[in-house]
Amino acid sequence: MVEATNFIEEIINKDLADGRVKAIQTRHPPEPSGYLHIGHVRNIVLNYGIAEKYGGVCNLRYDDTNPTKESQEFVDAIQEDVKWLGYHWNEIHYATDYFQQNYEYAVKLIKEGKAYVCDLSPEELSKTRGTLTEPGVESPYRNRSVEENLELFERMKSGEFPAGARCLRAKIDMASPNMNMRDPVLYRIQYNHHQRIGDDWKIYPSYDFSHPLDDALEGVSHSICGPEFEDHRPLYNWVVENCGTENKPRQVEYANLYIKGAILGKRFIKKLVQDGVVMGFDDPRLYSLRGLKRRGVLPESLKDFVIGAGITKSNALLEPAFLEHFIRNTLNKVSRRVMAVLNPIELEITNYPEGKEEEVVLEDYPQNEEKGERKYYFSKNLLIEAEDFIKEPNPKFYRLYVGAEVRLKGAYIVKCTGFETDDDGNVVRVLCEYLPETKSGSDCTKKVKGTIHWINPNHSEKIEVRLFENLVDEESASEVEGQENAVSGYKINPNSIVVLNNCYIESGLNLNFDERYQFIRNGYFCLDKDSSADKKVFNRTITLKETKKI
RNA sequence: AGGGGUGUAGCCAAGCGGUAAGGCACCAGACUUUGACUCUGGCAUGCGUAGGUUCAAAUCCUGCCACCCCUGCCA
Repeated sequence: MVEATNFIEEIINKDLADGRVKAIQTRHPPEPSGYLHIGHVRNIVLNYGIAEKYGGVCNLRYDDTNPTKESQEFVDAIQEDVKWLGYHWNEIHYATDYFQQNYEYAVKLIKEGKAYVCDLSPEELSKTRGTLTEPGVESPYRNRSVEENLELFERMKSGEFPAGARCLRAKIDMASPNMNMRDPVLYRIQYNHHQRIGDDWKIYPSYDFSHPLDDALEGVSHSICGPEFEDHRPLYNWVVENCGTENKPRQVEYANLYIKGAILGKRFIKKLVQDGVVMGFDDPRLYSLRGLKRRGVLPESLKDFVIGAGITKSNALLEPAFLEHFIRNTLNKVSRRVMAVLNPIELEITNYPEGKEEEVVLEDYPQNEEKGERKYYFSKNLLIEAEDFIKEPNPKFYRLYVGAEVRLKGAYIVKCTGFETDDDGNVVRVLCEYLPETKSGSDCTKKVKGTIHWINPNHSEKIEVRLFENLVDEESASEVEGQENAVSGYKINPNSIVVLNNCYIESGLNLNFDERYQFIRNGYFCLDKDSSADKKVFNRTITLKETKKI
């Protein structure tokens, strides 16, 4: 017996205990109509994860029954993204694989008088469906003979009627309080070219007909889906029962997970891309999986995030800080520590010999057992971060001001003795004296509150750094400062990308795309795809957690 | 004659008749060659609300309220 960690697993355990099912099988059923985003991760983790946990399999099955919204581009992208997340499907199927079988079951329903061809137009059908509080009225075509239905359905299939002229409906109950049971459409006429099956079929099954059937045919034991399908479960069961499939899958619904301010939903992301508001589906400001990946987020964080949020039936609106926690948590363990200055000012060690260079040792991965180390070079003239110095002394500020002592990471403790400004009063150079007995690694016992990073300009490489803010939707925009431009129905922060191009990183690091870097005190970064041999571009994933920052 | 689902702290979330786990955030402190990480302590007399049953209720019952989903030939 597998220990259940959420209500879905409890249901599964019960089904196993009751002998209702012998083995667990799930399916991941995306419609190839867009790129995957963080909102899809919960469904992916659940379907692949549960199959794995119970020693079953999970198939990837594209719900490709609507060619007007789908394309091969999305089919390919979804597979890449699932792989990136680290999941493996057992087999790949397409809803279109089952079209022949779907059709045969439809004929069976017709023969049993459980489905009929309806000649009502979409508008008429909508009118006769009734409302939330009033029952619908039965179609005048509801009681056609089996022979006539069979003939008409056959003619629909062979393309004799224009799209929308007729449809196949289940004969259930026009007075049902559940709208889905008011003689739902099982098949519609559809002439659009399909990315996979071309123009072979003129009739397309609806989701409500094909999904339960495909689940049953494939051997799915538990069909895990979103909350919007809860009302469809009676219909799902109706199809399974009346088609009489041997396997009787059970649909289980969980609730959605949202992030405060996040723009989710395939069609919204698509619009931002189409309108040119963002660079593409992999824009780092998006919550698309590719955007997150380009931003430097690791898939492990995303899985931890959805598991950490829990699996429930109540919709969750999570704070971005909750996601960020898991991103940091993963990155902290694997990121290589390097020194870099994003907004440099000079630091002169006044009592250090001109021209001298001294080797220091820095750790690459302080969190790892194999820490790794590299050499770097200390000298008289260095670069430090502008924000590591303030003009006015402040006992709560642990870094540099005149009179303060800090450690230069991996090197010496220095004492600040003065500073120089330009004509506008901006600090351009900080003056310090180093304390020769305090070299890192020596048995120096002197302790200081602050440690800052530094760069030796003679051993540095110039880089470009991009700082990203997530895009937020209009509703949340009022809570975010600087929301000015209304584009695509969203208010976009004009500072959603800040490009810094006077940044310096240690040279000789052998940078690569797979590695994550922690720029000490500046957060986590990764190399962007725009990088070239002579121009290294870094994207900031997320900042370090800095409480009580002065 | 509407139906279905959900309400536990600022945000998530355990709990399934025996006296409110945990995580995020936040606050205080320790440690620190990253103000990171790590560690310690704090953080709901209260479980949408009003009644009822019970020795005992977040858990059971009844009424009410709020929010989400459903009137595509989308999924």
